[in-house]
Amino acid sequence: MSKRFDKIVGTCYSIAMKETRASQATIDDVAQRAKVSISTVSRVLNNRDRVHPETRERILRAMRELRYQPSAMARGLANQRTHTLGFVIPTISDPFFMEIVRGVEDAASSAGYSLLVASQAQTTEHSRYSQLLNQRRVDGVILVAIEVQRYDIEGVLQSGIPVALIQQEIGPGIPTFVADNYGGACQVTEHLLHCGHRRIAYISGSNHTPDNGERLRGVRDTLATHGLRLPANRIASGNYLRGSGYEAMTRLLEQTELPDAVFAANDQMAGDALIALQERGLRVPDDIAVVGFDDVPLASYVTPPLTTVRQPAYELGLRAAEFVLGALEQPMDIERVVLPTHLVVRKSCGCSYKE
Amino acid sequence: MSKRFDKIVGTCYSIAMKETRASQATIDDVAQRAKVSISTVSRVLNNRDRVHPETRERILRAMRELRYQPSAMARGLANQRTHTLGFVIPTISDPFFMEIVRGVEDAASSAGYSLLVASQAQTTEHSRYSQLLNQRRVDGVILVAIEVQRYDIEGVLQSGIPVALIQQEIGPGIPTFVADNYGGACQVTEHLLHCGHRRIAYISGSNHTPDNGERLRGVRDTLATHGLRLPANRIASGNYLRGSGYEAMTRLLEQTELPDAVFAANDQMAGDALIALQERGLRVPDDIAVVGFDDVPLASYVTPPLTTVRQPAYELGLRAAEFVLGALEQPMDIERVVLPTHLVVRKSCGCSYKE
DNA sequence: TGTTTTTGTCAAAGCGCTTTGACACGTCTA
DNA sequence: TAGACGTGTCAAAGCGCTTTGACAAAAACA
Repeated sequence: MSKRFDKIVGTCYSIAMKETRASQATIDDVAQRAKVSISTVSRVLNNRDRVHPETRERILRAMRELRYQPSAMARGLANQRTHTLGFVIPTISDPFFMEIVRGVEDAASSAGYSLLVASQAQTTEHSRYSQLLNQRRVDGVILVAIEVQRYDIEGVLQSGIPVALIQQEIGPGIPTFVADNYGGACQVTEHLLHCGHRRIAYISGSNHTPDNGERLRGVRDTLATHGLRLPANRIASGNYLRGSGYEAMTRLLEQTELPDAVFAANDQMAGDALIALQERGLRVPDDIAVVGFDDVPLASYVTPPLTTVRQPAYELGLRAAEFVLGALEQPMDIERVVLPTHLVVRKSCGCSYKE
Repeated sequence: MSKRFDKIVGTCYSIAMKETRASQATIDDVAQRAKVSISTVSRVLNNRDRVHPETRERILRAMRELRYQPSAMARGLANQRTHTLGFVIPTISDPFFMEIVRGVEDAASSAGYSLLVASQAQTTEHSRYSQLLNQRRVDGVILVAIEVQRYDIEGVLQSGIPVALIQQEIGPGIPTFVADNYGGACQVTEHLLHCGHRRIAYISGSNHTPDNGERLRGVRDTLATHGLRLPANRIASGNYLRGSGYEAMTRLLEQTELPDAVFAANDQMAGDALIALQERGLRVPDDIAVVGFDDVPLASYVTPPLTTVRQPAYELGLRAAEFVLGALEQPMDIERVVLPTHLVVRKSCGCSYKE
């Protein structure tokens, strides 16, 4: 009919079409061919109840012959399950997020779920994720580093739709999966101090994100335990994105007293910093050491290779997705999972260790 | 009932719930509240036909008050449209593919479509994409660098479901969106020759991919026009993935006669090659020049920054998605779009140009 | 042998929406 | 003023599936 049919009119395929479209077989076709009612077909489809072995065999054969595949929508409508998970990220082109997606996808697809990916950038008025939920396009949703209203999420939670937050915290009562940002920052700062650096500067990520806050706190606390401070003029703000580390580094270099080490809140910005330093003829790590956070592929390709903190991105995604999938089956206690990060020592810190 | 209700039993939220769950309003609720029939509600929902302005206002108000959002599945079932596009890639963690996703997402979401992402890795028996199609989860599908059977695709095409291939060709009659791999390879090879290099080696991508074939052909042809050859021992095979360039470069360095320039089929492998060279104390570009392909972010962060060929990845995704979306509305002629690539000269080629 | 239980099947209702044909109005034409 | 339209609305059928209550037929019991 309509659209589809229009396409065919006027071409010589009209006849061939009818056969080709066999793939559109419905449960009724199967039932008819197997000479049973559709309820019986449905029963074998779902392995429910008892069906006479012979009947089952007949039905399965009919399905095969018709290449029958049940319509996901019809099924979804009937049992209110889409078998799809929503995945929302601020921007899709960040290698760190990509690792998370991989984890989520693995978990989802091995449970027979599909992934609906939305990058928040495209948001109009309503937030994208609540749209996905309200239109019942997804059974559950995973939000990565997305700023959400506590109120919204609580509403969603109470409606019984599972949600998980990754790399974003808005307090207790909400399932959260984060890396140990604080611990990682402490480790790497400690390491810098151990290498003999004293004037440590920090290139921050987006100011309002909790992970940036945690990392900053880690630096501060660690310096404090060594009787050192992180003065305001040794903090330059970036936004995690490409290029922002360059500007931040430039600003730090305008200070009268240069830092002897720079901790960038992610590898991307550390890479930028490296470029800024190189342009000014400063050697890393001899003149100034640089360390990052995340351990994305880039980190090991720059010169010198970056000492950084590895985040278990893949596992973060996997765990969050598994939680959501589990919560779909049965009520689960709210979780707050903090996965450990760990220091990856390469060349940019200027220490002599081989790990 | 069932699952959802179970979750609530035993908590003190039971009562609050009833109200909170208001978000589950259906079209009937709206109709009742606005004191009209559901068909009228449907009519304003779809801006169809004429509805008395007053009635429309009343209905819109009811929708707002109930926070009504139509169920995507019910809608889909009724008009056989999911408003979802399938996007299939071999692996999700490749920065080049990410750019393509961005393009696809932009096109899809600005047309009100969602994106179902599947990485082929998770495939079981049936190919993932045909599953998406057969279960009618998606209205159309975009396949990136996926090996597909010509027969399959033709079947799909005839059924009227739009498909587009990106960076993969299986002959005419199938909508295809590719970058000018051949042209790019010619350009960069020409450039290397221009820089004075003569013994050019090639680190190949996955052998069976058409893009690798095109690039190789570009190198060969260009060398030929200059009376040069690409002997078999100057081709080292990689697979585009991380690390494979390192091994390939290592093999090239085992030759008695070293190349004076290496063209890696993508930036990732070029980056690997850089590391291999550096480890052996060879200077780039002085001892050996290195160039890549793609122009992913990595390219500008390595030392020296890579001369490479930029692929219009974002646009590839955008165009392919727009084609599919267009074909959804009205029959479209099969397209084969080749987008131009262009040379990005940086430091690794050893020329003195500033672009 | 008659009665209960189990097994296999079916018809029908429902999931939340779209679409269509019918119909009751009011308005215009002859 | 009767008939022809145009407008706004509704009831009902249908999209492809799941689920349930009913019901024969076969198997088990007494």
